[in-house]
Amino acid sequence: MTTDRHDPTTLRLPPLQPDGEGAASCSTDHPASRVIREILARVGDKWSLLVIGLLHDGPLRFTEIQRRVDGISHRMLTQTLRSLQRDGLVSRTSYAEIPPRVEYAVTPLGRSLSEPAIALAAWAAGHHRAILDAREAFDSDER
Amino acid sequence: MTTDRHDPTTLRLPPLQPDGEGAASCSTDHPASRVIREILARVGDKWSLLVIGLLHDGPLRFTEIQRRVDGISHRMLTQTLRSLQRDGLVSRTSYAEIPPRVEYAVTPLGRSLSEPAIALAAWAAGHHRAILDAREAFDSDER
DNA sequence: CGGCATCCTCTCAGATACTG
DNA sequence: CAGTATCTGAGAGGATGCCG
Repeated sequence: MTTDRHDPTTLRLPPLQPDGEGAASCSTDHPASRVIREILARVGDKWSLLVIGLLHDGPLRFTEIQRRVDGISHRMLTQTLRSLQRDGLVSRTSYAEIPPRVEYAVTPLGRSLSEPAIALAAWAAGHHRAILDAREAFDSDER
Repeated sequence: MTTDRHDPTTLRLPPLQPDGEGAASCSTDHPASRVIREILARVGDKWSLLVIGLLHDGPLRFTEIQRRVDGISHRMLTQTLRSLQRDGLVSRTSYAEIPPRVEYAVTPLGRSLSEPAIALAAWAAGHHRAILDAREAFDSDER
């Protein structure tokens, strides 16, 4: 059963299409679209920004992050940290002690991401009410 | 099997948890986290920002949007436009002609979203290379 | 032309258990 | 304590067809 799939369950860091693909065939109007999509796919997932925001105050250990984010599963935190590390947004430092200790911290690159992210968060905070209102209006209008 | 599902296929505009739920049970450290998550869930999907960016230049018809975004399915465009309209980010105007014509445009609210979105896109464009490099280094380091 | 419904597939993400 | 692997259900999203 499902014998021919390669291995969909392994920690899978998606390839994120190489760069110079068939730019002639598809793509929206401007190439910026693709970059937006890429960054959104990286950062717009459920936890990445939260973890980065959390680490903004200083390095934390794995379990500490898990406790603070509360709601994130062990598995998802592992994946999130891995992909963040891979993209150079956080750094990982493991100490060969017993018990083992691993600390995560934001890199300068990750810190630079905080700024536009915070801008977006600010927009969210500022217009959250407006969105809820619009939604309410829309719903009562449709029914 | 799969006989008792209620109706997962219908156009589904997810409820987006009401507001004041059990804030005591879950939530990360600061409440800002929830708002970030919410806005990311709205805007961080595959197409919303692209559509908004596209409409930034002026109103467009349904089919025209579909042609420009190229890659989006009929179904997804319908859903995306609907939820954007619901959140007050785009407006919909239908003309009772034959054949029917429907135009979509960004609202002021939607336009205000463009700014932080563009900031994020700028970050993406500026650090895209750094991310790719970090990723490459990570991958060759791991193997 | 534009919107809605159905089917189907593939990915995401939680629970769980095992290893170092 | 940190990380990996497996199973599983839920959901996103594409293809298609019908209706206004």
